[in-house]
Amino acid sequence: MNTGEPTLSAPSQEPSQALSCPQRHAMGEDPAKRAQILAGAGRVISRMGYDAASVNDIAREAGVSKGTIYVYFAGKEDLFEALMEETRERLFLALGAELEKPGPLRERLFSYASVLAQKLCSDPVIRAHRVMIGVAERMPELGARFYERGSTRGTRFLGSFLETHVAAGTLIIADVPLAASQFFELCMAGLFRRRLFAHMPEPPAPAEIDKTIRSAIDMFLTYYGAPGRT
Amino acid sequence: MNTGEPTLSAPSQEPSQALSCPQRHAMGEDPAKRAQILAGAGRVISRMGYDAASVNDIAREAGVSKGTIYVYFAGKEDLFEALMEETRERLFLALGAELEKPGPLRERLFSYASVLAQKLCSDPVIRAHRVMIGVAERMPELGARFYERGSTRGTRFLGSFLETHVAAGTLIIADVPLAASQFFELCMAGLFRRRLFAHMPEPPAPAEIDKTIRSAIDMFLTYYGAPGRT
Amino acid sequence: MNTGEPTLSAPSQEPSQALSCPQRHAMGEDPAKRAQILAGAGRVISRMGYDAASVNDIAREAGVSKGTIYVYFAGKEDLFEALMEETRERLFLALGAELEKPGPLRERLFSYASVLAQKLCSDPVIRAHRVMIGVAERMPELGARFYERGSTRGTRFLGSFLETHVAAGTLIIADVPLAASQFFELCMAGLFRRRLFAHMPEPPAPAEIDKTIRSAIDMFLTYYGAPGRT
Amino acid sequence: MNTGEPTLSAPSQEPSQALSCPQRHAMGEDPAKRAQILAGAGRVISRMGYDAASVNDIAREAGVSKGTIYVYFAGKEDLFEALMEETRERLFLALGAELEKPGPLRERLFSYASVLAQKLCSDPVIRAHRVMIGVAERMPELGARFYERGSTRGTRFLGSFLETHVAAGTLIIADVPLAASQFFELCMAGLFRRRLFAHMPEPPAPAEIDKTIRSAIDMFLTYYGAPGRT
DNA sequence: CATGAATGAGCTTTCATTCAT
DNA sequence: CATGAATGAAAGCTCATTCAT
Repeated sequence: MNTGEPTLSAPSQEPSQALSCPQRHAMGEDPAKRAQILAGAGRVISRMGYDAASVNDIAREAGVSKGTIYVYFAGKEDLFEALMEETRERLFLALGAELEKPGPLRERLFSYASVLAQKLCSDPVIRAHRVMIGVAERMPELGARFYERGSTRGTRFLGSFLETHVAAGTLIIADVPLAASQFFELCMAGLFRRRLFAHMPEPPAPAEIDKTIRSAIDMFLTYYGAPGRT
Repeated sequence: MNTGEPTLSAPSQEPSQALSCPQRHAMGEDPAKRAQILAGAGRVISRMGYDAASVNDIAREAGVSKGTIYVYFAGKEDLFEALMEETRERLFLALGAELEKPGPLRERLFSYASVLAQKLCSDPVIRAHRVMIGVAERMPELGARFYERGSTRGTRFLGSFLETHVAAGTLIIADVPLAASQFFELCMAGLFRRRLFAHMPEPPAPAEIDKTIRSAIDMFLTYYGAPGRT
Repeated sequence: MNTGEPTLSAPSQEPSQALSCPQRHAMGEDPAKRAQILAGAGRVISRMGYDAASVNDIAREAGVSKGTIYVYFAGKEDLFEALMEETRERLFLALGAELEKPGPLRERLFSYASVLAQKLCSDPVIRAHRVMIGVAERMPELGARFYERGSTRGTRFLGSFLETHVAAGTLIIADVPLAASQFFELCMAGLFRRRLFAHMPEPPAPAEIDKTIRSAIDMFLTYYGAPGRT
Repeated sequence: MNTGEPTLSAPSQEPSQALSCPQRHAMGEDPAKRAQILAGAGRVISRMGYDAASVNDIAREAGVSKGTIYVYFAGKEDLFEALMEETRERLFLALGAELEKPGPLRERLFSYASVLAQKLCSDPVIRAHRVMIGVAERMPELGARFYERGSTRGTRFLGSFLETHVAAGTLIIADVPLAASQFFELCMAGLFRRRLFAHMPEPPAPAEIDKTIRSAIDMFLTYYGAPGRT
């Protein structure tokens, strides 16, 4: 069932945490089974989209019965919301870690941009974005939260980082959130939107990412860098 | 039926050009009815997405019978493809017109960026993008063509414009397509993706667009402008 | 459109009889077009059956518009009835001709049986039977008339022939209609029903027909022949 | 729902065998419900034919929901195939039993022919034949199997029986399969085909069957009987 | 708790028929 | 008279959801 491809969701944790919840039998809701359902739903939904993925498909892919799904989730939409929350948390985890390491400004930005571009152009992230954007009209709160807590995560870390350097005098930025957005978009220029539309069928080669983010950092530091400090 | 909202598709041409086509009889498939169907489909699909919009809904909204739809289109997917083609052509029409007017470089970029940002952040365009991105996984060719002939249109005009200025010595750009993408993304920084995810429910205020594109143009010209020429 | 296969109906007469009906324009119903429709209907219906053949299919195959069919026929069922009448008359035409030629009894029966078996096991006749039998439950009068005027035709000629020989003393038959049926069935033994069920996909080879009807005639004359007269 | 008429399919077993299957739970697809669906399908299809019988009609007649039908069968055609298999097995069951009883040749043939003619001219068998023949053009394999395993069943038993008598010297037959077919057709002469076409609306009266099979047996034994042994 | 058979509303599509041209 | 666009009903089939086991 699992084709091994990267998917929206793949926790696939074993039902092993029995110890952390000794009285399992009497109180229902095995978290491992919940994760199993989410994993199956993630694979199916990332492949077919929310509407085209039937609960039947999800049950089959997850290896549970249809009824079980309704034990863990109130309905298809509820399952979907949970999936999107889980996916967002997992995919965008630790995106700012590179910024916390020591090192000169340009190197830090480069490390961060590398991880960012590589991650955001990956198949699982692109698929999650497609699914989320595809239903954003009907589920605007879900979409907003996805952006707020997901996409923003990257730029928020970056924002703090930039603030620090502004305070240190190495960067001169009037509108830090705008600058963070600009850095982010520059790093994705010609990559992310093409990926979303399937105009670029495969993730970009490292060389292409490298070229793009070097130019982005150059432009960014040229504009925001304090003269003689970078 | 027509709710008056901006939609994916709104040809809404009256069936009035009887004069321009005197031999109406025996000529098959009335193009006005085709447009009427596409308009209805555009409204419904932009509201609900491709999968959730039923042919029934579309027929009701378009004011035709379900059967009629199958006279004009081979099926739901065929109708959808025609809708996306039509929508793309209509929405992205004449996006580069501002660049062809005379005037200094910075003013031309500003005019262009204004139209671009205002248009791309408008509800109809955002909805069309959501729909298209939402099905890009299953219909990658359609998605790629949408990007190729739609999104690219803006940057292609911009590319030619930049080339001209490179030739004239007013800009120094090694990789013009990359620069075009960068300009495009900078103009949308903090706007377009937020709109897609419904994190920004309404189109941005003119002031916000203004602030964003001014910063974008500044950064762009600072980096690519020939010293002493801008 | 016409695949050249043998079909239920293939009059395919040219619209040439204009002379026999000089005032065509004012009184409607061109018999050639009627035949054209029946021919198309015959091809389609013999291939797909009455229910599965759509009026659309028939119109396309006949090369006329759907509306035209309703000028010549009151509806699909009326068209079907006309088709069955026409088909029956055409397919079973001149089935008794062999019996009217001169010659000894056994030779006449052999000639007759040859034509009968070859004709009744042919694709067009088998297909017409399948179609007719398939709807006999819902249209019993049509089925009865088909049998009465079609299948009976063969045995009626045979009946007269047998009567003659009974009168002449060459045959001794108490129940002539029964004897005619018996002769008929003996000639088809192991052939006709297998053909109907598609257990015998192709018409039987001449040798198989020959073997079958020789045995049939032998048995028939052994039983009904006047001793010393055959 | 069940009109009480004889039909294609009438298993009508009550869901009462709970005892014979104690572990009913968790064993999937209830065979009683499957039989119930087949019974309903048999009634509707024998009345209207395969194409004219809608899945809706079948569901209503069977007393199940449309969806349930698709739990037990892959589609309408699959249901139909199962119905034809089941019908064939049931209708033609134990057709040769009469031949296995002891008794003189002529009496055995008479008993067999009686059962055969009465059964084959009955409404359920005629209807099953009409349905099967009606779709034989489109489903030739199904038709061939129906003939192979159904119609043949009668003549195969008869064939063995004849072989025995040939070996015993009571019959002299060169081509036993042909002779079996001949016997079969002679017994149905003037009955079966008329029934198929609805030219004979009701099953033949016993007297008519009696007359027909007596003549058939007479002719058969006159031709194939060993002189002085019958 | 887990199951999957059962449901009926709803899906996309095709139908026989009509009628303005 | 011939056309084929238009129609509403109905086709085969799938859906999300429920519930007895």
